[in-house]
Amino acid sequence: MPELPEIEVVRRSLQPVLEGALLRVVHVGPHDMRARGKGRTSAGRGAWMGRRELLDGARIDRLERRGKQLAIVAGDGRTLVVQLGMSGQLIAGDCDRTHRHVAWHAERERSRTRVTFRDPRRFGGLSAWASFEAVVRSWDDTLGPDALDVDAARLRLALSGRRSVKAALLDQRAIAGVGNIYADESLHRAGIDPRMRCTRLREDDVIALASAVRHVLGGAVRRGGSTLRDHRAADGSPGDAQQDHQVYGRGGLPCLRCGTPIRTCRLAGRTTAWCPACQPLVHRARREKAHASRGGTVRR
DNA sequence: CAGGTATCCTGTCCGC
DNA sequence: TGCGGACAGGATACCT
Repeated sequence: MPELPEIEVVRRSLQPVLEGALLRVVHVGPHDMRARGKGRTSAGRGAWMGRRELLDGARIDRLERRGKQLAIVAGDGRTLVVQLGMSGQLIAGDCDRTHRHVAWHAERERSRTRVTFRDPRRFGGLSAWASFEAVVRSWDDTLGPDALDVDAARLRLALSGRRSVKAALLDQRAIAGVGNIYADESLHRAGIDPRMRCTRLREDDVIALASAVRHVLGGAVRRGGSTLRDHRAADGSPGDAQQDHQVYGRGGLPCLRCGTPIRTCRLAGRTTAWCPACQPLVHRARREKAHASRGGTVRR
């Protein structure tokens, strides 16, 4: 489900429910969540993640986010980091028994709201930390700058190596928060072919791409995220950022800008869509030169 | 090093 | 209507 905009929408919609509330763990499901790698912990019966790690009895101070990671920070420092993976949801309310993994009561002065972590595919996960500072250290080690405030200078550092620009955008260590949808959308807006090697990107490409990433992600947050299937704000309301999509999911259809059929291929293991006319593989300057030497005939 | 592939899962959709 | 296969917003380990 989620890339940065969807996580941010969940964070904002959950804030009024969780901030200042006292959490009580009221349900732990039978399944372990994915628990690979160092420092990861797991919920589920028989798992090594206890109620204390799940913030039982904690007074919630705030919700933080970096890239696609969401942190629930308690007043005593305990922090639960939530990764939604492909199909994870945080819901203000209950959900079907089959995909419910953890449920809390968020108790406020006069109200009590149920909060549920649901994840059909179980690619998501939870990890427990003793302090938010420890989480930040971990994020600093494993994540690049948050994509919402990436600038050209930091993007230039992220777009290193001989790999394709799309592969670099998907690499969370380079920039945090861009996934398959918004990588393609950002590249379309910036007019860059996703297969372009990072080393061949020029300064004006990087400036255009940094601006496109911020614009596309920021716009998607304002639209409530892309609801293709699962994504919902905590209160259950869907987003409509999918209505802004120019290339994602539009393979074979005419480009909304120029009418050229959108092409697709497999890149960095993901389905990739782009407009071959709006996103030339040859750099703009070289293309214009070639164009001039041919006496003005635009050819592919 | 970069890219491909397999893997973890369930749900959905499409063609036969 | 049923069934197999492909595919899905993510991340990672392993191989080439």
